[in-house]
Amino acid sequence: MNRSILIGRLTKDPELRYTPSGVAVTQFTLAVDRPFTNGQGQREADFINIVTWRKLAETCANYLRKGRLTAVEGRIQVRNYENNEGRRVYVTEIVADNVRFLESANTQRDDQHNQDIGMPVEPSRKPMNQDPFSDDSKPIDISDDDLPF
Amino acid sequence: MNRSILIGRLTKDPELRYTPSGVAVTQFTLAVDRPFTNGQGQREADFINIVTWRKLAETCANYLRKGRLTAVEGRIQVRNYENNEGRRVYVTEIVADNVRFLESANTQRDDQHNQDIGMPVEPSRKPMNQDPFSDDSKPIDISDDDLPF
Amino acid sequence: MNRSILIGRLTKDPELRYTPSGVAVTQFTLAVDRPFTNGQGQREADFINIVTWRKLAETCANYLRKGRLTAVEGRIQVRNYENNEGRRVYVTEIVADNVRFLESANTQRDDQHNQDIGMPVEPSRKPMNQDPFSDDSKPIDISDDDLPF
Amino acid sequence: MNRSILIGRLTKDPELRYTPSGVAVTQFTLAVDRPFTNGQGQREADFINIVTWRKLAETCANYLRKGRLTAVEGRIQVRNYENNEGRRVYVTEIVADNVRFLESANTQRDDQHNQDIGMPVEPSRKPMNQDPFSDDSKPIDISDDDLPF
DNA sequence: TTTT
DNA sequence: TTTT
Repeated sequence: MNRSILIGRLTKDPELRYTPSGVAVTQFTLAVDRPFTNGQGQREADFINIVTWRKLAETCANYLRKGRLTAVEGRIQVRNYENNEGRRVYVTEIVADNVRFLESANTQRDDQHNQDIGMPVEPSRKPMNQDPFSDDSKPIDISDDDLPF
Repeated sequence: MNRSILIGRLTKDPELRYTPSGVAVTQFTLAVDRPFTNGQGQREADFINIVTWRKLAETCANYLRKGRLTAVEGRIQVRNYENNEGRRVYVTEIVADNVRFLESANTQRDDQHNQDIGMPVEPSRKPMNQDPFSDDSKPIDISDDDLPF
Repeated sequence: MNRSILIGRLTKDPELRYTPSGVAVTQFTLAVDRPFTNGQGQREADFINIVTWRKLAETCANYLRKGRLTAVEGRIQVRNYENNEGRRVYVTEIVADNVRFLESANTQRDDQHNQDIGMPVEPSRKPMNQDPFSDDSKPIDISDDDLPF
Repeated sequence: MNRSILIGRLTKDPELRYTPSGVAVTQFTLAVDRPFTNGQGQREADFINIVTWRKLAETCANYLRKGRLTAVEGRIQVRNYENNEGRRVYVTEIVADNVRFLESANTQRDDQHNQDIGMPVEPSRKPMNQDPFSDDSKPIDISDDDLPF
């Protein structure tokens, strides 16, 4: 048994990529408010990485945007890999199998803003790194072994 | 909303420590079987870090042991800190507020074995590192700021 | 372990009542969409009863209204009582300890409409029946034995 | 979103039936301990109905027995039907899609006992009533409309 | 109608 | 007795 349910807001637009064999993967991070305030009376958040696969990946890439309130359901996964300095890095993420969009496009300032400044509202597409959440932009495609099913 | 429920087995005996102000903290890792087998037909596991505080921490330290099947309920937390090389390290863990022992002591081979070889069944107690899950054994006590409530 | 998480819409305004000893109780029903369509291609819903107590009860009564999208977390409870015909009736409900309002007042047509036609947006208050979800309006106050903690 | 996770013990052996079109359905009830004691210092339980379908139904019927500690994951469903007196009856149940057996056969007194007295450990099979949890033994097979997917 |  |  391994089940997590989160409600939070996307910290960026989602990123859609494809494995070498053509399977869609979308990743994003949710900012999930903590249920209490810290010593300085401020509410902090946990930044939790989400991965979705296949059809759900494409739906997420099409409908989710930075700032949107979103509910996510899935299992916790802990991957590890060796980074470019030979160190083992651990990545924890939620492999989601159910995502609910709690804010539709027309209630969103962000998309409004994107339209205003003429930016495309398409999801960004770039090659996938070994660590899908890192930004060290060494474009190594993940293998299909990362597929959860 | 931030809720996770896991069932798995402890990878080691739990570790009970105390913050400078005397609050009990217990940490352990659960091996949670994945719901599918990998390319080689083997079932892998996710190793998920658990933290408990106060009275629950003491109960866990008293009753849980390596290998025990255990159910855990809590919230996902992502902490980060700078390690001794000046790098930012991210730690994901479950802050549990509900733990259910699914195997009592007398159904456990491990404790049996421990008694057989005269090992104490006491929880280990050692000073807490900055990263409670690292093993780099630089004994820096965590601050009370890490308290979840 | 007994944990449920639901996202749905209130079928009516919530109802706030008080036990004889003065503890606040709020009840409402969530319409939760099923994840599939039925034989006629329509999406049905499950109508799930929710109870909250004390401070959370008052917050729910103050902020929730009919139609609002709401996330609820709690435990399933099955009560039973004898009805006025001497039959045992079973009531299943979620005793919530965490409620998240996913739509604030100013995104809601209903409250807008209520203000427009001069309706008060106060929660309704009426005496509590033996079965809090029945409408047979025999005003028997529940006992404090129903308190979940 | 509609997710529930429960840990409890079967109140009886599970019952395996088949819809007219031959789909397997297994039902059982879990006694789930409440997290607190009542006024008389006793711990009560909620008795929660579980339904499983298809392959999972057959696995449950094969491996679960009265008294076994079991974890169940699924969605809450509220069905209603008219009983033989023309009254509308509401049934709440968990439609499980994941079941974990927390006690295997050889740790169980019951099966031991069953073997000792020569009882078969086969699941009981009887025709399914309109209300699968009632015992009013009017053998009306449920329709395939009750299939969750 | 309930389990340990 | 049900919501969008």
